[in-house]
Amino acid sequence: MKRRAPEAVNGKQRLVQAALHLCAGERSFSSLGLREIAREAGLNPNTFYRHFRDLDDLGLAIIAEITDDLRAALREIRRGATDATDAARRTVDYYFEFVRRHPQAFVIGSRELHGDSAAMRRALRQVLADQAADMAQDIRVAGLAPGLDDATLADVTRMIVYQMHWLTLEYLEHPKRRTAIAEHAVRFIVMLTAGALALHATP
Amino acid sequence: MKRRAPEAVNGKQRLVQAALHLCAGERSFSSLGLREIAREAGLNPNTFYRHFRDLDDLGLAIIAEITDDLRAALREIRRGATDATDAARRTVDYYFEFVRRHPQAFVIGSRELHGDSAAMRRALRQVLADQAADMAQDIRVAGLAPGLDDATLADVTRMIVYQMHWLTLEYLEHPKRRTAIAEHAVRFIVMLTAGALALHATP
DNA sequence: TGTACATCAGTGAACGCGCGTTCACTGATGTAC
DNA sequence: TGTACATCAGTGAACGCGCGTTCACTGATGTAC
Repeated sequence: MKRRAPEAVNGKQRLVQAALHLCAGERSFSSLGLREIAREAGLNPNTFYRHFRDLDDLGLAIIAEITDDLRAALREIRRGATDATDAARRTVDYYFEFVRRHPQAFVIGSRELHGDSAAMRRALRQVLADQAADMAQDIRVAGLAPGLDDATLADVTRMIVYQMHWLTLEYLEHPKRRTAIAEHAVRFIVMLTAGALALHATP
Repeated sequence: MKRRAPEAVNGKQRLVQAALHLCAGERSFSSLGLREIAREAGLNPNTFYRHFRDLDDLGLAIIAEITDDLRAALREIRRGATDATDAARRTVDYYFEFVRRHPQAFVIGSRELHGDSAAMRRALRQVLADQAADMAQDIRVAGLAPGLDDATLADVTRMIVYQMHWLTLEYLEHPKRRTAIAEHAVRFIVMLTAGALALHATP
């Protein structure tokens, strides 16, 4: 295949897809090999270097491709919420729908958060930190947690984001329990904010 | 060193120590090689096979060595608590002290929870499930969460255990923030139980 | 409209390396008689 | 108390393999004139 056939997609996309596909099962991204990905993509190992500097480069590209979309969409959703429970339910529903649309990317993200690549770890932690900060700001702006001081709010959103990381993996691994997991997520958020308000609200 | 020198520790222990040492930094256990561990232990690669079937076997041994002790100690601690906040504080304090005593084992455990080895993943998830079940039972027996139904209690303890997994990694990675992280953990537990009681308690 | 040239995605062969694993061997310790 | 033997942790050489990376090359597309 030396011709740039019109039906053959971009080699770069094929490498990305191959990596996603290989991680769909139980493999972690950092256990993948360059040759392995190229093989899966039906390309010569060398071709990898035409598109990415190394495996970290590919991993970061996968993360970047998704996070911006998700971030913007979640903010949009939350801005329209009327109360805390409503915001929680709508955010969780939308989030899991997004997860369902990009299962492989999320499974990679969740696993690499504590994985071997320092570059990917750093990038993913930043993603979570951003999500927590967004959430805190949206809650503040929409007045969903009246009387909660900034420090507690930051605490709470961090805890929520951490918990969602776990639930995302469970969600992906147990398709049959998805409804239950989504409900569990909403319950968690509601419980935690209720507890925070009960203990820390200034009247 | 062909003699079984009295000062030379058990080769098995040396291999375990070598693996722990190699994971002390940013490496994950599943990225270690058999030869690498043997090299670190100052042993011939072959000697590995005298003690372990493969790398999973070693990993599971490390997990098993610690979890039983921790589990028993935590139960003991909780049984003596007088109220929920007291139980939370004492459990968290003791837990983090335990983490400080075995930092490498915990860092391995926390990373391999979503790591490459299916065997280690399974074992570690069982550890967390056991911890959550223990906690629920202890809370029930000590009457620390009166009026909370079993399902909600199970939910709450699961969430706590998940959250502690994260906080353990942060605790190990940021020695300077340890006091703050321990307080954060207590706050989390108190908030969550307060929220659960506020929403679900049967009068 | 043609032509010359740069660019760029792809190929295939080759490299040196570290890996997991197997083999046959060694020598110290524990045990039966 | 001695001796023969089994066990067991260790050694060192060798294997085949897949890896990441480099090199020189190809041929299609885009662009300047």
